[in-house]
Amino acid sequence: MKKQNMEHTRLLVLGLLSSGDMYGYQMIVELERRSDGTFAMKEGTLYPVLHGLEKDGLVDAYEQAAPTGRMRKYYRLTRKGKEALKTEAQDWRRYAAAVDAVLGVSFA
Amino acid sequence: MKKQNMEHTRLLVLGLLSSGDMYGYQMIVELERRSDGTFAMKEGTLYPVLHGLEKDGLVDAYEQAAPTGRMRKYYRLTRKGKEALKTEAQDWRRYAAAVDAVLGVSFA
DNA sequence: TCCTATACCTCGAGTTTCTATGTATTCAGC
DNA sequence: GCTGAATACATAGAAACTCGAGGTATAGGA
Repeated sequence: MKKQNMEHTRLLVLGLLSSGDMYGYQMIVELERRSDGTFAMKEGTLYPVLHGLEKDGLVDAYEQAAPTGRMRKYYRLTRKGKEALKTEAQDWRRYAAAVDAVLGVSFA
Repeated sequence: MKKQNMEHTRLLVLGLLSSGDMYGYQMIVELERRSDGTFAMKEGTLYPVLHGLEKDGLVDAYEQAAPTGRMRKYYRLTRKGKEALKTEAQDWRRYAAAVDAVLGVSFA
């Protein structure tokens, strides 16, 4: 059983939140939808990452009741989080371009 | 000190070898060159990966003397390795496209 | 002679992700 | 009313990966 490569978790979470506040479970569903089934993030991966982002001040959280009455914990990008997203997205593009360069992908 | 993301090591090594046999040290130098300085793979990363690829039958190795007389251990893609490269390169493209989709990158 | 580059390698630490598990609520179907 | 699936949060331990540090050795230039 090979490990799934999900190492850009922080970037992905920040990217999701840049389109609006979300709660954990929603991120997992939304991530799978936007990636067309490629990303299936596990809860055991997401929640520790969210708590880490919160501790680092890149997101903050607030509780809000769902229409059903259930409590949801929404996460929101802070200004610091927006800056981090910008930086990490650039890093990602550089990384992806470098992999393509090594693989000899031609864009001509 | 943040860890550098180097998790697609196997793919990168297979990609390098698809352009010709190489020895370990050469791969590190070549990887840095092709990626324009983005990838600085450490020896502590590369050698265990090479040995793993060999164990899995994706590469095989042979010794050959350099013009200086020093011994070098060259690695060569096996047929199985070429197939693995094809698969992993596809996985990579799918992965990269999925990240871009989540980040909302537009190619229009 | 000494330092840098070349060339191979391993071990232990640190980080990340997964699996497994736990708790609790809501809703659809029976 | 009961049951199972989906929703929603969370943590602990295992597994995987990479890095830093160290070891060995040769070649070449200052």
